[in-house]
Amino acid sequence: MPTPKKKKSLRAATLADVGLAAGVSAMAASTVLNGARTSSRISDATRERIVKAAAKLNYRPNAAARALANRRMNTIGVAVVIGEGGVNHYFMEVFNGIIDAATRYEQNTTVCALHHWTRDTVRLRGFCDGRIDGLILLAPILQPDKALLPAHTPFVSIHTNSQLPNIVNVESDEERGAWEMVRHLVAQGHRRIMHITGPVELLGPQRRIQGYQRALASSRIPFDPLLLVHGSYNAESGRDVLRQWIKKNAGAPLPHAIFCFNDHMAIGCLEALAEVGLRVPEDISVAGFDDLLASRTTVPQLATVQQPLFAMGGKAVELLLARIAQQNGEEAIVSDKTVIFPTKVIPRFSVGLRPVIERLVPAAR
Amino acid sequence: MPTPKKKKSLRAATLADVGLAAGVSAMAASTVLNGARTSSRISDATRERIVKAAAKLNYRPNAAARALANRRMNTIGVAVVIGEGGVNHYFMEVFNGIIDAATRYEQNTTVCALHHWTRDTVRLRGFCDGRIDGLILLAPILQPDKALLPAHTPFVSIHTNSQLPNIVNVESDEERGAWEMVRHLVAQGHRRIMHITGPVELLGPQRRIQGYQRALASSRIPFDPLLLVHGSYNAESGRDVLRQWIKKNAGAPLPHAIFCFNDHMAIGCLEALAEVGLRVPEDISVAGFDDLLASRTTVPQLATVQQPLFAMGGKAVELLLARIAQQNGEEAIVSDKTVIFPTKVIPRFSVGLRPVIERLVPAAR
DNA sequence: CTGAAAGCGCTTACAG
DNA sequence: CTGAAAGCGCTTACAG
Repeated sequence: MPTPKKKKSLRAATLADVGLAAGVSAMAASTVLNGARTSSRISDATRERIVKAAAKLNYRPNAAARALANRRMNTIGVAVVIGEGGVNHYFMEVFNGIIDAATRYEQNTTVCALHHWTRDTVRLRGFCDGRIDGLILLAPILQPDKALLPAHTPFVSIHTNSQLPNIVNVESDEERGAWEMVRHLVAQGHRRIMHITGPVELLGPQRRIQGYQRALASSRIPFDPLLLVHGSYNAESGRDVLRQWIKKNAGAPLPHAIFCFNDHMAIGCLEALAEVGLRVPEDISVAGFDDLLASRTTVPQLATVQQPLFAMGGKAVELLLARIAQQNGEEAIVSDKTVIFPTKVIPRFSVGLRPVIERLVPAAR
Repeated sequence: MPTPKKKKSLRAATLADVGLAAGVSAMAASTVLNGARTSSRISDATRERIVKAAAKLNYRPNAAARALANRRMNTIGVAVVIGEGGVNHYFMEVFNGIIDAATRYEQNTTVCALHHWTRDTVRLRGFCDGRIDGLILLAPILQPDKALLPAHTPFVSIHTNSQLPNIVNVESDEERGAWEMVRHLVAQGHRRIMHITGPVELLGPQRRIQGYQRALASSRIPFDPLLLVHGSYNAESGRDVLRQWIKKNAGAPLPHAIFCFNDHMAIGCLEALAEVGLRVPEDISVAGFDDLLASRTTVPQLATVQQPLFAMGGKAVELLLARIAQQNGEEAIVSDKTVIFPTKVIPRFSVGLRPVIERLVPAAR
């Protein structure tokens, strides 16, 4: 059983404690230590006494009390859907950018992990209870009719799936990225270019398909529906979808190149191609999208389209802080518009020149 | 300029508002809505009136006020060192486990990003100001003499680098993992086994070296210092270190297998080997450690030693919550010991049988 | 069993 | 310029 004295020492020092030790009021201590009411002047001697007392008592302001008085937590939430045991590298890169920027602005970052956007709204709203000042929604599925968040909760989205009015969204120019990659493939001589797409109900896949088709058109290559293959989003899907396509099309002319919805699917394609003895890029070229770390760890390394995910996370923080400031009545330059980051083709060895000799789709082994 | 009325609507409803609307005291509302003092009984009619009023006003308890009254934030911090632009997959997998468990226990997770363990102590201590109830330190470098955290801040470490007394650490059996992997390589016929190690001032590399050497000894393979190569921890290091070794040892007998400190370095080795035309696993086998997602996305997939990072993150949360409960005077079963998780060899195609024909280290191209 | 009051640790508007 | 007081929104010990 702890003695009363011991118990006392378990309590962190408060402003009152510091004031007592320095022979001043808690308010004076607040003025000096937490920078409240900077205009007022406390004599240097007193100030020093207060600072010393605080140091000795190891004083640090209580965040909860401050938040309650200030109506400000200095914490931003990041809402994200996490799959089963789901490591998501896309999330990680954006998240790093968010943490980096938040730290720079002296904001905390806290994660609001969801399993499903529309099913977990209650949970999400539960976060908007004063513990965060605003929210970054990562790749949310927003619905026009119903709000995801309580009114008056400032938020910014990244890669939203719905073009709702009056929301600030950070995204990248996916259509152009896809366009440039396909143009890059064409420049290497490829003409029979397959596109394996992702979930077509989402905006991202749609835009990448558009870029793909626009590039074909501008290269005067007719669009061949047989070369637009539907998958989901992960490596297994890329592998399985290509496997099936190969099985079904044995003997047909082999595509010169495959452009995938993302890096994971492209990696799955590498596997499926290796299985039937096709060499990348000697027999066929492969390209992805996202420029995740994984794209640099394949052999050969994967050509891809880079989105500046780190920078996008940082930008979202800045936009959100402006929105929060605006809501608090502070002057702030607030954007109401979507911010679009450029994408960039990263050439790597998985894309080579078009083979001199045309090949046929091999029979599955 | 907003009218007073409009301004009012910006304020979230409080218990007092709910009480007013339902014709009861704020306290009664607290009892019903936030479950305080469950023993007391409020008539069903009143209860229903309160619940309805709360729903209508969209009431949700203010987290800061609650934290202040309860001395409890229901938030755990995760302190981690983040490199420059640093995507760290190891962190991500542990972090997922932490979020998952924290969510299950209705705790928030907030990230305390540092750049350097010993240099950023002020920053780290700044987090211990009531905004978190306790801290998980991820791979910290603790020093015996000086405490990293303020006294009375409960914490748990994962993969700490220092065997300090009286701290709870979650780790995996790295020595045995390395031992088993080398035994696995020996079982495939390999005898000339290179080990590329990480920063040897850290505990992890030391333990993996020990496991490597113990396995050699138990297989009656003499330890060859030339085959213990020093690197740092990332893919570039693995690639560069092996490149140099190859250049320096052209014409010498090629190792049968390379066992790397971690997956990233092994991936770098795949790259260096591909550069000089060596095939994996036909010419040489390669193994990593960690079983990150990246190990499954290489071609060929990387044999590795799995640490249950997701589970380890979850365990850390449970241990930390017990410590917090204990500090609050609640009864709790609190461990003071290190928790060691088992490791497991994951065989994949990057490890094959020892080549029938011995090869020499090729000249660099 | 119930309500009024005090308190969590801070900040800010308000008298002296 | 300074201090005492009120308030942020909740909870809990304390009288009725």
